[in-house]
Amino acid sequence: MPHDPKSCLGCEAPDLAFARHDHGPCSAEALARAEAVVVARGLRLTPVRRRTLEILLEGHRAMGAYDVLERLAADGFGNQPPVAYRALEFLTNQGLAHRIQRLNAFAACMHTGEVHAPAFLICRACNHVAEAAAAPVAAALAASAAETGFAIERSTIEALGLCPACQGAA
Amino acid sequence: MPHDPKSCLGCEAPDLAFARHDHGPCSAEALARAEAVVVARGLRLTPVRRRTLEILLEGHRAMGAYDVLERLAADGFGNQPPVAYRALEFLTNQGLAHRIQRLNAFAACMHTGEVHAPAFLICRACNHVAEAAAAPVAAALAASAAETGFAIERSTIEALGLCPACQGAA
DNA sequence: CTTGACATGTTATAATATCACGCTCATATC
DNA sequence: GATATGAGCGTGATATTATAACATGTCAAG
Repeated sequence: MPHDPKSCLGCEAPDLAFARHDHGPCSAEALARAEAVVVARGLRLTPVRRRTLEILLEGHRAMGAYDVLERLAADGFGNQPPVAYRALEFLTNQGLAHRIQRLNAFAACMHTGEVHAPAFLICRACNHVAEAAAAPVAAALAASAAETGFAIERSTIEALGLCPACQGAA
Repeated sequence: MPHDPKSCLGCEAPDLAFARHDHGPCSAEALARAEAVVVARGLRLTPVRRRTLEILLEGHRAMGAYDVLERLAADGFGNQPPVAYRALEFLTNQGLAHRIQRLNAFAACMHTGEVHAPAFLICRACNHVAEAAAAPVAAALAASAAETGFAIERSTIEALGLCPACQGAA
């Protein structure tokens, strides 16, 4: 697929998050890692699951379940919602994709294999999403929770604002 | 209304977040503050809006829009979704209530008037929600975002885990 | 070659959210 | 007082997101 720099999740480096770059390698690497991770866990990256991940990687942005479903259906897979939701659930459970609550959407994980607490930066102007490093954020949250005796298992950290490009435009 | 300690959002002090306490005063104060805030902005806390806030305060927990709607309808207000959604949107815009993305639900704000970046601690066992102080968390997030040049306007910080009571039960 | 576990497909429906229109009522203006 | 104005509300219709329930297919272990 053609690379749309505006829709790029920011493959690895934080400073590339919203910057123009060639993200072809990101997709290829992510797929290879996904395969490895899944197999290592004794699970299967079936055709639907693999294709779903590819679709998320190609778009390189957050996609709704029904958008994914449309693509899957076009590729000859089932065209009913559970097909997409099941594949997406599998991927998110395995940490190969993330759910963006604010958008009711899903995005391929750009740091598969590494332990990470993802934080998402969502541009309200161009609607694109970057996955930022959030270890310090998660730590601060854990500390805050500890004051109440609350034990965190998973955290959702999402920010809405303007990406560099859209700040310039405004 | 009777005070259900298990469903308490934790009115003010962090250490009361999941602890048994009398939250009657919380509701009364929150309503009074809401009135003041809204009037100060030249806006109106109309009957539906006021009642919506009361409902959120009474439940003292996250409620779905349709739960709120049911209550409103029972009180003689309209019984179509926009009635609830509009009131909830107003309240969230004014910072009088928050939306919990993970639950597709709404909760009255416990810190009306104070500037605050809310973080929500959601117990996956008893489903109750506490609003924790998140200033350090928001700061860490802002720092992380700054690396990419992203300008944060609003952030969503939510954690799923076990509250103290449910940790004991398990 | 049968069993059992998992994955997929399909039908149906639930849950959440928004659009569009018209009415009312308070206020501002003449 | 008459009348324009606009915010707020009620309603019907519909869009969007998500899950339940069950049938069918696949494949490896025994």
